[in-house]
Amino acid sequence: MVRWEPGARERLQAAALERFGARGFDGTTVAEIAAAAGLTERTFFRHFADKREVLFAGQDEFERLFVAGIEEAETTDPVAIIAVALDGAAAFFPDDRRSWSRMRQVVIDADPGLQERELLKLSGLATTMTGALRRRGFDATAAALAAESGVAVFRVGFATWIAEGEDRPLAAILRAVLAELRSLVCAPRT
Amino acid sequence: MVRWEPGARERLQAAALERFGARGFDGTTVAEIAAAAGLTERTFFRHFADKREVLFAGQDEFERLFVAGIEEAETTDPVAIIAVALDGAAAFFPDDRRSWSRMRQVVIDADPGLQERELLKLSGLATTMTGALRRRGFDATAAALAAESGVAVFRVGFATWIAEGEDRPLAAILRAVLAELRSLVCAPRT
DNA sequence: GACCCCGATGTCAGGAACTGTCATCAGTAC
DNA sequence: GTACTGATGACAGTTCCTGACATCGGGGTC
Repeated sequence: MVRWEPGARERLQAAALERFGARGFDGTTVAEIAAAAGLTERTFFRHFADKREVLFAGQDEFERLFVAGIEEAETTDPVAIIAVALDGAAAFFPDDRRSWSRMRQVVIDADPGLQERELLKLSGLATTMTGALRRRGFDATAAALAAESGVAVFRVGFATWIAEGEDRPLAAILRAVLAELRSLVCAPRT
Repeated sequence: MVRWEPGARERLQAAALERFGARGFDGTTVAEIAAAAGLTERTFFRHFADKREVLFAGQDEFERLFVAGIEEAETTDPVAIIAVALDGAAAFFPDDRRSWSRMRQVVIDADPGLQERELLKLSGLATTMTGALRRRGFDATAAALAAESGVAVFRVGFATWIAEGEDRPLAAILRAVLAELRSLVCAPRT
């Protein structure tokens, strides 16, 4: 006989996404989410630092994929290193998660507070990537620029992946966006 | 005979920055700020949408400088357009504001909530720039990439400007960072 | 000059997000 | 069997933020 059902955290996440989708982020109280998961408000805040964070768990692993790509890339060309990192990160979003990612993104795009949190996560990712690049010998400015550019490519590519039908996998889109960045920056058009 | 002292908004901003610097963002209540400005908490929220916003007023003009640069640039090379926009934006931060900017940045860097807000503002800037670039004929992806890259250059350059002594003006730093981005992306290093 | 509206502020009540603290009690270790 | 642990509940309290209504100097209208 268990005293509590296991998986409280997962239940909270599922209940939160469902409610946010139905009534919006602002229209949902933490107490409602907790009740839907059979828990109390206080317990929600033991699992998530604040109301927004319930949508952003598991970002650590995502960061690790980027860093692993940077560390294992067998080249010293920054663009090539970023390409490997993006390839690794794309593995985090297989095609069968596209629909789920879309739902989540709709919720985020509807609320400035959630957008702020997403941006903070991506900024943290850029900082982590900067550190990894510096360990590979880049100076501070170059590392920061490469990291920020990589994140920018990911942002643009991810938005495209979300918006598209079922055409291309994320990895292919990211490669195309990175190529477009290169041609944009390097091929002057008069 | 005036019923209230004028400049309520400015008094609130000054009081807020002073208190945030002294006791931190979290350690300062809105009621304290308002009292220091001779006003009530309710009036604070009539001037600023939330507690953080008091540090981020006047961003509209900043955005306008970027957009004006994009619109008036007499070239179709995206990097050159971004360069003009960055030149315009640098005018917003003359050297005698460096010390003030530094104080403000210390406060922001000490609080994740304020960092979120700053990132949201920069993201809005990127969106605005993307629109201006699209009006100049770039397709959606190219415009977004150029805008994001421009903002990334600004971020890196601004941080350098804040961190440096009194060496170079912001405009010079931004030009150097943009050049470094170009060489980073375009000059493959084996 | 009497009248009236406007706009910035004050006052008050209240909801929702968080936090600190202590109690509860199944499972586990010994 | 006793003590400890760890997830949860209960509850009070602070702060952020909002809605509703009152106040009253200034400026316009007649």
